[in-house]
Amino acid sequence: MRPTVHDIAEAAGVSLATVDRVLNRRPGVRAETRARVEDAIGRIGFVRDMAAANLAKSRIYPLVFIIPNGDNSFMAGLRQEIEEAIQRSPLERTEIQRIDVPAFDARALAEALDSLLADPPVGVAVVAVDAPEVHAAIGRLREQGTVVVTLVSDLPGSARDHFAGVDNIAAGRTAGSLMGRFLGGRTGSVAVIAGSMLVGDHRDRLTGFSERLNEINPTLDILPVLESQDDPDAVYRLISKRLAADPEIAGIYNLGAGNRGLIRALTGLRESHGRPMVIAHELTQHTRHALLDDLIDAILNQDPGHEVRSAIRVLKAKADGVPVIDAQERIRIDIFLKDNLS
Amino acid sequence: MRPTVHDIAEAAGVSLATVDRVLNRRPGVRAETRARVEDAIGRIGFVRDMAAANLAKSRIYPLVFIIPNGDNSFMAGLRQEIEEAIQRSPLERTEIQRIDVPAFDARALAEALDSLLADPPVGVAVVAVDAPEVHAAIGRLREQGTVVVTLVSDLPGSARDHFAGVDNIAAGRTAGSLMGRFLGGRTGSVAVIAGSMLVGDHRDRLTGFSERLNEINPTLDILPVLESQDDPDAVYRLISKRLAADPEIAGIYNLGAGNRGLIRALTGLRESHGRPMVIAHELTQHTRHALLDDLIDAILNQDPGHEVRSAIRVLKAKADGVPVIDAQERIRIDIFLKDNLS
DNA sequence: CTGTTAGCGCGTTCAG
DNA sequence: CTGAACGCGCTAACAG
Repeated sequence: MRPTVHDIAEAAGVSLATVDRVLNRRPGVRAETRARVEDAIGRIGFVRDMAAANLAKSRIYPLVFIIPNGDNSFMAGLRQEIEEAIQRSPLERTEIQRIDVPAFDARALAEALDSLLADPPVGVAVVAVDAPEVHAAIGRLREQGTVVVTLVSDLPGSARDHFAGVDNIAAGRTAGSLMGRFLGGRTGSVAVIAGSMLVGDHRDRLTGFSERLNEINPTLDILPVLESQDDPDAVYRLISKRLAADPEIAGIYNLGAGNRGLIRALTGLRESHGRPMVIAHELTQHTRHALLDDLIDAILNQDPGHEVRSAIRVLKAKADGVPVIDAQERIRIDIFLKDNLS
Repeated sequence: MRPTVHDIAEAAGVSLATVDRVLNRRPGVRAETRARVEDAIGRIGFVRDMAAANLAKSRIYPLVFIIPNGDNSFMAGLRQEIEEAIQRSPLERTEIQRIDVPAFDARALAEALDSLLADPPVGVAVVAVDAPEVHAAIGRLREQGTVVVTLVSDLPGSARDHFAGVDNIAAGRTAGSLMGRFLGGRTGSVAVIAGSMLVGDHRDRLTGFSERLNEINPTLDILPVLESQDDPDAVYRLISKRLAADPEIAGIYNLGAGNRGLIRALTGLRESHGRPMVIAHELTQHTRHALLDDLIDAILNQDPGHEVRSAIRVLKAKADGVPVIDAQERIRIDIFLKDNLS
């Protein structure tokens, strides 16, 4: 049997209450007594049973997820995963609230964060927008003890405790690598379409993509990036126009959302000449079908289920000051071909 | 607050002990009383707090991992992950024993499984070898209540409760897909090397690879498969010989272990002519370096850490009869290029 | 067949 | 500043 609070009490010659005060860093213990207890804890290798502690406290972890309310499939998937976590809440001692805010709106996001200050939850997971007011709002939450995890979109340099998402420069490089290799020695031009160059993720992906594609095949001509605001219809319009202007286009990389528009544009194309090499992000029902139908060649993915579960584990662990298993919380850049659709 | 056993007792007009007997399907309750209690449970939507139950029972889950003692890097990694799980045991209420058996030895494996019958653990995770005696031994364990999970290598049709590993046909197809696309329209021959065609995993990978490569580029000539017994030296010899016989070889697929030998053979080659396209399995320190050094083009991987943690979660859940999160327990076929090395 | 009671490991009053 | 006693949700003797 592993040591319990009783063993500590005995070893240190104090009562259970004193041990508890030391364990929970509460006042009311003489420095000398505290030292004796801490020594005993270290000596007998005590690790507190969090399950028992939570039972005694009837503790539940109030958590909040703040995500953009856009209707693209990826965010819908993320929302779905949060809902499933809410279903599991009773068994995991969590109480999860989901707050939807307008997409790409730093002001609204900062306000949502500040609204939590009145009754601060234990932890907050937030799809960040890179702006000073968001930085500041996160700082305020942290200052009064709330754990903050950025989700999908990071805010480097802010006070957040952890990021549950992928390295988007690496994701871009991976896309560039696949594009370069799939195109072999071919020459021609490659179209790139993003949601908005104002978003850090998208900038990072473009950077990585351009760098890597240039390394592999410098003769390929990367066209100026198109911006869709992640709107499927805009993607459709922009890509169709591009294709009409240059029917010999060798590759298309959609580093943002709105893949439905891309797929629509490609479907029209199929009948006529051969289609370009196509790489996009996020495995959804649409992109899954497009892979199977040979309309898209590769999908880079971040698993939203993993991201949500990881965020919850990390928020709870940081709140309790216990370590996490790093490897388990690393969100991978998944590459899907039609052959390894999980 | 969610309902507790007390609420059930009150609602059904019985005592706590009776509720407990019903919950744990123990005898000593009249059918009529049992029905009343079960009705109450359903009516008030009771879900038992496993943490509290385990606390009361002082329950620990005795688990056993049986793995082959080969010294290839993948198995070493798996072993490492098991050791780390053993470190975490006290916090997870598990007590994990690791048993190493000779690789590819069905007799030894069956004996190891049978040795557990004397004092059966709650759950067993085993890297299976496809043989009738292993089937039978697993059946015996299951019959007296032990949960069995196959790990890495499955045993379809056996009594195992769950498989923690990847679909190796899909893995082979993925390798074929990458090889075909990376080689573009090139012609030539592709060498394939396996550990042993007696192992189900390796047969599956070969099947998938051949099928898919043929679909994509039927002009490529897939050479007869070489067998290395997963021994790096054998891999080195066989591949070197193949390369000497045909210096114009277009691609190499190692679907087994022993990548160190492959890498050595490729290193020698580098100085002379360009090297073939190379795809192999399992991300280890060696293959990681080879990717970074541009000696290998792609690595297909199954995450041993994920497999071990998943096996433990599933064993505990099945032992308690509680559901698992399917998506969380699905082991993905990871594709690694030098760009997305996690 | 059913109920009473103590206790798992820990946290929290409330006295001393 | 310290300790005794009770309770969290559940299980397990032991009575009846």
